Amino acid sequence: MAHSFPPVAYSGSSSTAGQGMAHGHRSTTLPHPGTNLSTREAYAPATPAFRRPDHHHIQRSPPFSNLRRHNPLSPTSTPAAYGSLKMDTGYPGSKNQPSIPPLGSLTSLGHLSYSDSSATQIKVDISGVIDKGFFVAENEWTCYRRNYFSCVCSFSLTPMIHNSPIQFLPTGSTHPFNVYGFAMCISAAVSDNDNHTIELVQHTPKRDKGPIAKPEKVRLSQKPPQASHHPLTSLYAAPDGSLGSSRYDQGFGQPQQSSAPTEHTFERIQFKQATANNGKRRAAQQYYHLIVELWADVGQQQGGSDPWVKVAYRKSAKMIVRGRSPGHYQSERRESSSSGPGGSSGSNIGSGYSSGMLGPGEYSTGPSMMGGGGYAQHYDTRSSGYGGTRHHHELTMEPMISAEEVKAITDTKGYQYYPATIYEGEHDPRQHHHPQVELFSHARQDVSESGGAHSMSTAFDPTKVKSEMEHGLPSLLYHGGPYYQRCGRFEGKPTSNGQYPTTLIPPPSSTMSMT
DNA sequence: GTCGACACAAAGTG
DNA sequence: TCACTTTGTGTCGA
Repeated sequence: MAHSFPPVAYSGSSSTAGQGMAHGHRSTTLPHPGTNLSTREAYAPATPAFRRPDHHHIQRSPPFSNLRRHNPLSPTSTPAAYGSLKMDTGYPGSKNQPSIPPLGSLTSLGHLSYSDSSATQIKVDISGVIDKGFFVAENEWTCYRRNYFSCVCSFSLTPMIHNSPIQFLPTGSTHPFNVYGFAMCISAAVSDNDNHTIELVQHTPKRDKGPIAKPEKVRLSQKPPQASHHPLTSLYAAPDGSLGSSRYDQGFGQPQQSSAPTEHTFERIQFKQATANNGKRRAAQQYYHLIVELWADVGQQQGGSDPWVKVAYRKSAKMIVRGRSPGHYQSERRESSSSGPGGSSGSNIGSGYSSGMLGPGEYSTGPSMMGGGGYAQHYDTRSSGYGGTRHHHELTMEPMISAEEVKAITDTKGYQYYPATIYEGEHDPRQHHHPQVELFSHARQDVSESGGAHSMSTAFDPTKVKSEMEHGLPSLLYHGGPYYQRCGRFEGKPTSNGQYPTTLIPPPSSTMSMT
């Protein structure tokens, strides 16, 4: 995974790395607000009925591109994002839809504190945005095993005191560890059975022809709580002058460039396995949780070779991972109106959550849930995904959607895709240009000169990686200004409710951070 | 029913 | 306009 692609390969500027070069930008960019949808797009239906307008071939859903591909079949293409955006932004009356599976509350595995004389306790907050790939089908968060999704991770410590040593005291232990750094990683587990982990795999743009890795821990620096980022400023914020690669937040005027990036995006992630019993109504549907983990580097204090200790994590809402092609589900899709499987819309869905997670229809208002969660997202990572889209920053801790909205969502037949990214923590819109060009997102960090964030993995052969990269990896770029990103999401919604391309979100700068 | 592999098609970029 | 790239997804065989 991440490791697979050693930083080395990307050294230099993260921005350009990888294929990005050659074609790098291409998709990433977002459609401009004014973008025109192709005819097809224009009609691309969010609803099944409209799918496949004309082609013999099914259109695929483009998860990423906002405008471009829609996929009739797959939800991915549908853009519902705007709605959510509005929500977040307080758009009234909108039927906002959550674009992405929210994360549940944070589970701490110990206590962090500054080891100075004050011994100040530290509050940890993990932000995770599951970007693209997911949609709500029958009131359940769903994705296809074969489709990519990405997860933008960051964390913050409150209070944030620079240059002050930190200690971590694991729950149940009396022996605190000195913390030399932090890293984040994502994993997956079966709902209701944390011990049953599900392997995640990360691809390069070359997909089967390139190396496949597992997402690994990526060193990150804390993100300044409540830092306000102006979208535009981000353009100039990149430490390396590359307009954005991994994002380095300069909180409180303290540059962190020298250290690890403050955010990392795990891209092109897929579940290795699909959930069991998909589509069988009578059988017990299995669910997975995506887990965003924060790890502390305690050196050799544990005695072993592994310097990492898990500090905290957040689990996503439970989700279904379909193992077959969209067409298969399309045909068998049932109408799940307001209530999902088993009338899930309410309790059922959420039932699986161990940590208070809610299903698509259930959204908690707690701060930890989605911090910015409902953004307007685009689904397109590339295009909007990254940077652009995430305006979530500092959005709010408000519930992503109201019951009404949920209902609107669930009533839709078939699935709807919420391409937009959900932001969970605060993200800086500024970064629209993330130069991420790594094969695996991890690479980004590596790129940073700071050397701060390096992925720890070592599995892949760097040389291979490099070659792969040279072909371009594009991906995550924050493109275009955040503002535009919102355009384009027409797809996906069953109706136009509240989803208009036009809206631009106000600069996040004024918003608050979730942490 | 699930998964891996192969292949095709769509859409963006240069 | 074309070649290339990336990604969704249909299909087949195990």
